[in-house]
Amino acid sequence: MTQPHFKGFNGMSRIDLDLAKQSCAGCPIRHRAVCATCEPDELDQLEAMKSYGTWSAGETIVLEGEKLPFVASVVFGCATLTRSLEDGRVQMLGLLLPSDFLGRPGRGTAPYEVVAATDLTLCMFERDAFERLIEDTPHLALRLLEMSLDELDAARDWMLLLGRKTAREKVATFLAYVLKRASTAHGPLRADLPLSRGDMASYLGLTIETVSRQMTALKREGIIDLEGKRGLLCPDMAALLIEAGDDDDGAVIA
Amino acid sequence: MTQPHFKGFNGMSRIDLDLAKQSCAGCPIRHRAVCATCEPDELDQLEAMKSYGTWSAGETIVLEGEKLPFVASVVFGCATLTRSLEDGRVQMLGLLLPSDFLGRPGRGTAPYEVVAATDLTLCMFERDAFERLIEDTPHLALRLLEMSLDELDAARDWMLLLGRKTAREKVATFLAYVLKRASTAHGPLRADLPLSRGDMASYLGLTIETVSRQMTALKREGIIDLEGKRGLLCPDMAALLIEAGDDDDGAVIA
DNA sequence: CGCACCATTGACGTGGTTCAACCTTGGTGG
DNA sequence: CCACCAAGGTTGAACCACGTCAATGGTGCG
Repeated sequence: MTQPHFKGFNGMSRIDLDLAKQSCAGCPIRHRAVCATCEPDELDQLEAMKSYGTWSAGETIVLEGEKLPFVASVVFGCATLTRSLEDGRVQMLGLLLPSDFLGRPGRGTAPYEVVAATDLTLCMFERDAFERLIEDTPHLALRLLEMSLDELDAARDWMLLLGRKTAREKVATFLAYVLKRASTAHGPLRADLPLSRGDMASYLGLTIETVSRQMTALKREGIIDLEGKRGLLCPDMAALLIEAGDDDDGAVIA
Repeated sequence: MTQPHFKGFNGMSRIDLDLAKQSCAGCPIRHRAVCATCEPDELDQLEAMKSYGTWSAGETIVLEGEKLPFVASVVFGCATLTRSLEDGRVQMLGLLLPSDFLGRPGRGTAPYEVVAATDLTLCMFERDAFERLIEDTPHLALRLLEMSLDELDAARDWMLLLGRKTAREKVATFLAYVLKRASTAHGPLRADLPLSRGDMASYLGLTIETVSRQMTALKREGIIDLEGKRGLLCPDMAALLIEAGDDDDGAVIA
């Protein structure tokens, strides 16, 4: 995977990143990440602690059970969280997209593997320092609580999908989610898939073959259209949402 | 269900409850619940706010999408969190056992249905007051964060089960979990199942019939033994854990 | 060109669901 | 005291959605 770089989830290019490195003020995730509700003085403290790290698509950030000496916000790109059974079966547990938070205060090791799905930039904080900071910064602790609870809701939505949805519904749900996160206002409903077929299968609790077949079926029926391997078009979002099987509007998910 | 009352997860009887009503000091979940890390003065504030509520097995506490005007800790009993698709398919998202927390600050409506699986006692706090309290009580906010992150880990473990485990592994994993939560030190590995077959099926993403068949198979093979419908014995925990398919010791789950 | 990688497609097998009958248990009322 | 009933649980037989295995088709890169 050589730089599809998945711009679908945010409009920023690599060039803007250099700005972000200078100051939190210009950071693209300033108002959505863990720091969103920080006061200026609190932000100064975070700014003094932060450092940036980049990974290429496919690189592993931490292995399951390994030490993770930092916590971080995703600035650009997409990372996957996965957990495995001994015999090699793999389940993706979550996607980290820009503004999402990686790591948990109070625990030094990762309970899942974290891999960069696309080229990735993290805004990192050394764990111990961060833990000390949240003890004195109610804003930060409450923001982190809020984000954790959102993630919990997302994980639970995903449990419904994994436990009860059919293959077709699973694939449609994922595609609807991607389109939703990618669309700015009322664009033409186009997105780049952030994940390979294999990663999608891992996310949805399916095999690659089943994902591929369902994609083909949805395309054949005119519910979606595909441009190459990663391009996704949807002429009729309502139809896709019906296939996804949700009563609500697909808000669901991560 | 007329009072099996499921004592498996804690040794307390209904009589002790009256003690708990008097003072937090004698509360059976004092050191595990959201209040675990509170200082005496903080505890006083909580104590002034709290009230107890009880539900009988099978009663609904909130419907999906309805207002939940309080947050609460489970004192006795067991509640289930479920979410449904329009056509009636149901997935359980979590179990609430004594010391677990119900509700989230910052949101008035429940994203899932909450039902008392057994007779249930909650220690409740009016939502608005509780939200105000956590803003001023770092201990409480951090404890809630810690508990939320634990729940998130549990939800993610469950995703692995739902997405990748076989029916036999799912059932074995659940039984191992129940035995683990029930056992005090190194008892004879006996427990009462907190859930009916139907609830187990809902939890595991299976049908009642499949759960029943797997239980019968595990019993036939001597891995477990059953006393009536709810009694569970395990002569060889190691064997059960092998069937559960985890590499680790089954720490996993809620 | 040719290899490597990912995706697609087909043929086939199977684990789990579905549908239906039956059993067990506890409660109720004659 | 027992007949009856309702609810939960078990068991069996048939089906099918999805997994498995294997071959084929792009696409980009050395």
